[in-house]
Amino acid sequence: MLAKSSTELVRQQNSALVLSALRRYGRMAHTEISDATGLASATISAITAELERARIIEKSEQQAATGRGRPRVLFSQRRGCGYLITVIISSDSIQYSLVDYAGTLLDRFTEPRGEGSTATFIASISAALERAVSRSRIDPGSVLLVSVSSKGLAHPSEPVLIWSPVFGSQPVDFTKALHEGWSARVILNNETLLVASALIEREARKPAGGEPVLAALSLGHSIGLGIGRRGSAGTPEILAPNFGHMLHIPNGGLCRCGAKGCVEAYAGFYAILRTAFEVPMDTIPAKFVPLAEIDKIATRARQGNRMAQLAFRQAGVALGNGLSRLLSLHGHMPVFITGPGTRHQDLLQSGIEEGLAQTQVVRLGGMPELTIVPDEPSLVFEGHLNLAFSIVDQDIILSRPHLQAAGE
Amino acid sequence: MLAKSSTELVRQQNSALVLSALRRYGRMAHTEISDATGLASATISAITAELERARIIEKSEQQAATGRGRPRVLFSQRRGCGYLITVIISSDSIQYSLVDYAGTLLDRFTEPRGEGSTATFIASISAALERAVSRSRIDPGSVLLVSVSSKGLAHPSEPVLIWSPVFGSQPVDFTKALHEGWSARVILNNETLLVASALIEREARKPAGGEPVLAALSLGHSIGLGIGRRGSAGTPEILAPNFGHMLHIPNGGLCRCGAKGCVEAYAGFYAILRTAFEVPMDTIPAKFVPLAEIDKIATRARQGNRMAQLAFRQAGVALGNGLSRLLSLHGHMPVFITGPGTRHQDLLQSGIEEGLAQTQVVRLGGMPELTIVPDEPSLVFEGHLNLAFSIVDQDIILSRPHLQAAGE
DNA sequence: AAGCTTTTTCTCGACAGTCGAGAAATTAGA
DNA sequence: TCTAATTTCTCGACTGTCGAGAAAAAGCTT
Repeated sequence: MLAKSSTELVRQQNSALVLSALRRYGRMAHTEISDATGLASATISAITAELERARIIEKSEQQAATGRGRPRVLFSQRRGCGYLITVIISSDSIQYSLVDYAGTLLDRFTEPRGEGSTATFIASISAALERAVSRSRIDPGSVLLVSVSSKGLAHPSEPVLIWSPVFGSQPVDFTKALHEGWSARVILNNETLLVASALIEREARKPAGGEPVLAALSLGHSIGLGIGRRGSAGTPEILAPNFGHMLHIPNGGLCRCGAKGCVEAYAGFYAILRTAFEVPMDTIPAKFVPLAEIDKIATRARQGNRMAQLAFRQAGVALGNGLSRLLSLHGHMPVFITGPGTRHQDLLQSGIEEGLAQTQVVRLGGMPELTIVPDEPSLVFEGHLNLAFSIVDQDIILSRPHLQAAGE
Repeated sequence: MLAKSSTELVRQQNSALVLSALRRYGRMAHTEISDATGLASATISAITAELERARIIEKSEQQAATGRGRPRVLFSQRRGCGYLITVIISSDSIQYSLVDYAGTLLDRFTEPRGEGSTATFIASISAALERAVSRSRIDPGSVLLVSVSSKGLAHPSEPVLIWSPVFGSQPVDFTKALHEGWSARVILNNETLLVASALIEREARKPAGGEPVLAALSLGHSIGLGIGRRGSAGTPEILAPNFGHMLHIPNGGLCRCGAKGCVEAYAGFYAILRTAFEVPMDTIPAKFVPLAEIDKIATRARQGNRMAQLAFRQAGVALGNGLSRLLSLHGHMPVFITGPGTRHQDLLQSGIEEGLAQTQVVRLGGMPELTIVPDEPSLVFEGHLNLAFSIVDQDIILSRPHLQAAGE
């Protein structure tokens, strides 16, 4: 059934629009907001007045002197309105970042990721979150959202890790990472989903409009994939399919997940290692392969070593076949490749292209555009901010059913 | 960027909501519409009055005597408001149906599908459309939409067939099927997409809410797949990925599409025939296999013939592997199997399950629910009506920017 | 047959929101 | 000091939804 609409919803939608414009362009004047959103000047007055009363945005101090005329008043998010903590979990460490409502980074620290059960893992995160707020003397109650990312499979709605490289199918529930006094919501997303989110936003900022749909492929110890799409309603739609553990070859090489023949079991770092050293394909793969090890194999491959070359070629074909299946099931789209594996793109490229070439979608639609974007960490952080702030802004607007005209 | 909203859009949205309720439940009273939509009674008065003035809906003659109280006035679509023609293209024939705005079937006829170029094909459709309106003495200008379905790959926005079993990658443009005097829009959708649309609507009508996401798999000479999803906004989102020509086995059996190793090259009727008769896998497959031929092979398989059994098993595994990839890339969802191939589900079942079982998604989420829905033609027609009327209703509302209070 | 009850439809005024036009504010330059 | 330019603010018109209650129209009761 469709949803009903009302005049109040109109205001909500348009308030969200104003906040999102402020996110995208940062610090805007009345008229700029009007131009960017398409709303009438009078409407901007009403909305900004309301948001200002609610102490969500504020008139910024420094106003650019823009020649003659009445000086423009710039609006921006009120920093103290709330805070956001991003938690980026990687295989060997965890990075914490504290960000204020205006999007500026206040604090950042990285901790090694300890061994142990999921309970001790959650406890260490919990402690780090406490540390983050106390170091910056912030009231835990003013943390609006904790945004967590990890490799692996996240529950579609709850912040629960359903499968991860480290804990396997043992679920990890991040709601438990918050002590009392924390009213924040917790969200969990796959790391490559955030990359896709960042890329789709970058594309959206391009003047020409940019690609409205794309895939992000992350190459590393594990293989991640995110799909981003700019929906008709304007809200980007982002998902992280289980690409790395999609079936590549029936009854193929043993994968870390326990299944056989996953893409990752051919294209992940451990798979490259396994093939290069001619270890049997049913061997339980290494928990963690140092990047230097892969670099060594790559060097050998570039020097002409056959098994090393085969290892990368096999990885490339697995990725190419997988991408061809992606295009078959999600339609044609450009692919952005990121992650540490991109350093060896020269060794993977031909395999990827070969793996893609055979299928009907590629024969009809042509080879998809492949773009290398090496700096994955910035993409991940950018994705965190995009997604987190869109949720925070939405929450703030919804939680304030009537920002009444409460006089001074 | 998000979209801006306005009070006028609110009315549009709510008018659409009223029309869609009328579609779903047919012939409703004022209070019923109010209950179904959640809109206030006064709003229903305003909207129905407007739609009635615009001659889109009308108060129906027969009003059910419902005991005491003021008798209810039932609203329904005004039949003469416009017409819809559905064109269902199958491998050997084309079925035309003429439907009025209230959804009642006025005329239906089927024509054999001739040989020849795309031009003569379009010409024959064009002639049949003329015949449909003239037979029922309808002004071609009052045909609002021609909804065409076919197997194969449709262009995402234009009514152009990009690839089809019969014409291959020779594009077929259905806009050319309309003579002058026709102002109708033409839409083209993959046949199994319509099946998915019908199923998602059936699920939506279930009181408990039903599955919000599902896949429809059509087994026949070719393999079709549609995915239906009830989006958060209420509008169902339906897509038809290129499942049949997704890569199953690299460098595998030759497919009708010219590529090698497609799912269809293992699970389509011609593939079953090819394997059962031990024809080499690189043989150009038969253009058309009579259903009776497949039934014969099935009988032999049930009698114990090894090659016949293998043929069905191989088809099952191809489908199972393909579905496992579908679940990997689109998330877990129930699968509804339809089409003529469902008669031999007993021979396919174990292969499908085997093909599904290996992957991580299935190991984590369990075997997806497989439901057999034999009657494909009704599903296709139902899907046509759902999709076509939602477009027609939308068009009608948008084309009437101000249904002004024009007095009598 | 008149009056009562019940149920539905219709109408009115209050309220929320957007928009265009023009007034008010404020600065740079003549 | 005055004027032009530019931005912000304010007002009234318009569109929309909603709740309450009036009006309508039937069956039931006496």
